[in-house]
Amino acid sequence: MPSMAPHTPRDSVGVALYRHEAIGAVLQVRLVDDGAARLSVLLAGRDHEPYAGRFALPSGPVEPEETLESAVLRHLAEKVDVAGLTHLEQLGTRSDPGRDPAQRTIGTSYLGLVPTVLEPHLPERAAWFAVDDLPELAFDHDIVVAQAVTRLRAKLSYTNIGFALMPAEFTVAELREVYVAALGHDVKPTNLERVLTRRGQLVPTGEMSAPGTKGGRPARVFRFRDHALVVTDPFAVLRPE
Amino acid sequence: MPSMAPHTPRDSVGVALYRHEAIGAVLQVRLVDDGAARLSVLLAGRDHEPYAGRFALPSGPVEPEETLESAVLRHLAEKVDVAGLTHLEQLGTRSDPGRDPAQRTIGTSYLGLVPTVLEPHLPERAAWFAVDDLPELAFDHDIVVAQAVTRLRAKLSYTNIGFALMPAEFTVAELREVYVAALGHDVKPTNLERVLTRRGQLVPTGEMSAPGTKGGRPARVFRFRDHALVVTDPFAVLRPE
DNA sequence: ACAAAAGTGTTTGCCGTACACCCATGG
DNA sequence: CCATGGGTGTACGGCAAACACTTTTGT
Repeated sequence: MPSMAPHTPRDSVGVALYRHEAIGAVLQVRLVDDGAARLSVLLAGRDHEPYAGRFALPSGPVEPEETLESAVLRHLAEKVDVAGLTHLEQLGTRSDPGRDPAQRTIGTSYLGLVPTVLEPHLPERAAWFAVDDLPELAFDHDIVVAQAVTRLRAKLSYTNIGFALMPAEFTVAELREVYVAALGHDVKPTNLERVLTRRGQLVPTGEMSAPGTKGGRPARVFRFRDHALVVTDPFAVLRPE
Repeated sequence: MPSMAPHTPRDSVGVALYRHEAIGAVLQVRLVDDGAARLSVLLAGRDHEPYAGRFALPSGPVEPEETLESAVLRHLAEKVDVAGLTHLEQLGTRSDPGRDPAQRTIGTSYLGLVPTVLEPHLPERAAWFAVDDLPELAFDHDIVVAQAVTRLRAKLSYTNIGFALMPAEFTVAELREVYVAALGHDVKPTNLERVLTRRGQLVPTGEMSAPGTKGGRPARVFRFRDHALVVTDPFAVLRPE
């Protein structure tokens, strides 16, 4: 058995014990000052050490009777209306002994998504930041945000995860704006509609949206067929037909 | 602050502490009795409670100065030659309070891969089992194995992860046998070579393999261009050309 | 000559992108 | 009737699967 350093808590049979925190990276496509839509992440300002003054992802410890998922929901609920969360999935677990300079803490991160129109009430010290224009973050939270963005972008290509970024009903133009902001590159509305329709994910409601004040043809209103994650394009190559 | 039940260890400021274990699902394509190749997983028989007598994935606690990755390598080293591991990646973290009936333990699982020809020495209680013919496993390890297989199958389609299942040099026929076993369905050798060549992953060494005793044209010998994971087919739809 | 195994060429179909053109509305 | 924005049709290129045919070996 290894030497029992006094700063390493162990249980009655000598097994090492650790703090475990759940970390939430909540993303939303939001209109920024200049009217452009940007993929943004919810951050909270820290008022105590370590990293006092910096921004961090919402996070906190796991309680004895709960799972990691309920822990992350509980800590997110302090910063944002959790009822607005349309998707939540685990990203990964970070265990570098030095990731929290104050105390060894293992951390499991989650990706959360909020639809674009929602404007949840935020407490004083919480705010949204565009993911490509972040301040210096506490801990290893910059890496967690990067993982969240990478995961979202990948899943926009082969799942129906767009449902979690959109309100219940929308036009192709609105959908396109969200995809452009989330993916970070241009998207042709024609192709967007065709790809999602072919995959059976985009279904027309039959309704039409009213044209703007400057005219233009009224747009069809769509919704996503499913509101839970579905892999629509399993990219399984080498499979017999 | 919640009530401090005596069975929940906490640190000096009242934060709950947990056992944390690393779990390794090591997969290899192996020849089974009837000469067929099967995707198999390394299991170890348990000799103590809980789940005494059942098989389980190699696992064990994290030590204070190490990461989860070094912990899983350390515990795997007791069952298999870790130098043979050609790939290791994190799968996920399981936190159900009841997943270990003896003691609350959070567990992070890893997928490890070993090339098909290697025959690592195993200790007494360890053995390989075909993944589609498993005994009842301890804890939630059946779910972990399923995650490992799903992850491997997905990555065979869009990454070069085949390198981790193969020896340094091989023929297309040998490569095909491994893909058939790992994917669980037939693969045409023509298409396999074409897909991997188009992606730049399969390169001929210039050597030829000797034909078998029953004749046949000698086969070209190939190797994988890279021996670290590369995403070869980012399946990024909706991207401008 | 024949069997066995490997490699090549060709066909078919689908998917995703781009682009030009047509449609519906407000002013 | 023109500007504005939405929708449709079509063409092109690429990729993957299937399959028939050819090549090279051992017996």
